[in-house]
Amino acid sequence: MFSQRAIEALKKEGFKITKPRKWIVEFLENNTSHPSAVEIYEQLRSKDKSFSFATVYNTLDVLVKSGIVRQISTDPKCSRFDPDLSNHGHFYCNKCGAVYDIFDIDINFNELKGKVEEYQLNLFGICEKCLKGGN
Amino acid sequence: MFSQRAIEALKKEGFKITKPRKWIVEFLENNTSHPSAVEIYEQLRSKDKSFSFATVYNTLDVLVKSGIVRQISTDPKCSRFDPDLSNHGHFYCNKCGAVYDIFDIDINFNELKGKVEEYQLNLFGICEKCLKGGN
DNA sequence: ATAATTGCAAAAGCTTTGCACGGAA
DNA sequence: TTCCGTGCAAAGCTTTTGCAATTAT
Repeated sequence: MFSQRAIEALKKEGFKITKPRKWIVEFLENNTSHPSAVEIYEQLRSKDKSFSFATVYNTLDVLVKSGIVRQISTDPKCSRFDPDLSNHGHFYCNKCGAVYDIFDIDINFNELKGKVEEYQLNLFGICEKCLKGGN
Repeated sequence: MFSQRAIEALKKEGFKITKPRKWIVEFLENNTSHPSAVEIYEQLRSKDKSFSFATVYNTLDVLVKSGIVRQISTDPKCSRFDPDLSNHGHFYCNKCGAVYDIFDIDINFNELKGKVEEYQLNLFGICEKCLKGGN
């Protein structure tokens, strides 16, 4: 479902509540695989053929600006999106390309130039599933 | 100059010592701005017009495989490359797009799924220069 | 009503690929 | 000499843009 948090965040920024915005938030909030724009596009296309890439990117931009989802730069091939705003990192599997959440992280950076608005921790390696020959 | 470390790393992997490899290593080792493929291409083009993008990307791939440079995913627009393999993070300025090194970082992650080969810490915000109205 | 948002198509930017020529070992 | 690497051009992907039609408020 479309969370109350998202509705209020959109309204607070003066954005309208539209079908693409509802659908994309809903899809992301029910998904822990950090979908890319292409994956979001394909999923929504399967529900409504009149869905465009421009809308996906416009919508994601609005959702990021509203603080509803976060854009992560873990995948070297494309941007991915995460509705979990809590302090956590991401593990990218160099073999299968999956992105996993990593909690229990503790970071201290002392040398601070400029104003930090956000930080991301990306781990790269081979995931459990691939190590076991699953993929 | 072309460091001894780089020559030995290339030879160890069975790669040949060629002009593009020398030039790109030299450029990166004398540069702390984390150049992108395009910036590397432009710099080398100014020395030799018969330089191609394919060579830049092939070369960077070889250099990463040889452990001479590191590919970083800090810039949302493109990959950047860093000859400093030490444990440090990067700050991306959302206004001017510059990438700065951040040392003195302390990271502890407890929950480890899979085999971690590398990690990257990316900070996003507004850099000192932009805060002061420099850019 | 009216201003924001969508959908389409085209384009822009980064990166990869295939293949003939040239150069390092 | 032999094979790896380069250079070129073309193509592939992700993402952006311009504009007319549509929709939320």
